[in-house]
Amino acid sequence: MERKTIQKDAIKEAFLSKSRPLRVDEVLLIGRKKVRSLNQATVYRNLKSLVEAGWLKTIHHPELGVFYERAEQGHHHHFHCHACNRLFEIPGCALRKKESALPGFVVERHEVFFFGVCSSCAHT
Amino acid sequence: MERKTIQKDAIKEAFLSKSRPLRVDEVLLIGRKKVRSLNQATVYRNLKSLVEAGWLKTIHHPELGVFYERAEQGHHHHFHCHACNRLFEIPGCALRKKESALPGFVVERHEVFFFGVCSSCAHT
DNA sequence: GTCTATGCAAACGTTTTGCAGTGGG
DNA sequence: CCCACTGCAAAACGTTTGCATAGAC
Repeated sequence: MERKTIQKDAIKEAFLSKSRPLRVDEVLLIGRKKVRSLNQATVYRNLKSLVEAGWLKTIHHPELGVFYERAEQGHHHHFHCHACNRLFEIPGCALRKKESALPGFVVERHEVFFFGVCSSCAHT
Repeated sequence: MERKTIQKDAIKEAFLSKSRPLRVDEVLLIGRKKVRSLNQATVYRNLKSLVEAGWLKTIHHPELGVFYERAEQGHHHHFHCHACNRLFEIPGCALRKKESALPGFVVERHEVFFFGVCSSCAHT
């Protein structure tokens, strides 16, 4: 059913070449270097199917919108520096499980986003 | 400078009457019960100014978009039940400060979102 | 009377969709 | 040869903006 296309390859490669979360428009731009005709509708459709296939994860940035990153990297959180506007990955999980839910509630997933100033911006 | 209008009052009242986070379209709908002519552009403009005034806080729901809630209620997180699709407030903060940042990073703010099943949905 | 806030409609950016045609299996 | 996937253009969606005017002060 699933067909291998040069478009899908180009999109995957975009994530393998950059090791940071990418926006849709970045994927489109990077992908076009490989496949000139690459269309944004194709990017959207492939990102969706790659998420469903478990190859990508969606990051919902509260201010900058949707990013995608390789699922492989395991659970972690994100930090947005409002000085340099870059997105950082915070390894591990700083959540206390016990205090994460009301009694009887089942927590299946969570997303954490930090905002502030990164080390290089803070030192100047 | 700031003028008191029946539209702004109606919008504030919407939040005082419901004690849960509201979407823009909900605010519009509730507000129209008081001011029939209430326009969505007016809602957007007032929500923005109420956030700037510190009366409202913005909640970025990763899947359902933007919600607003009264700022008064203090720091807490949110839980979305995918069974009944309701939004719950989780009092307190389950984050371990020390593990929240990389060395040298200054965390000013964070947002946490939990997904799962609420107690009433889990028991049926 | 002044000038801010409103209502309306158009514009905007992002994402989705219908459809005809390409190309992977 | 078939049908999933693509490209294109239009549509859909949530939000913002320009402008004339109502209404707060």
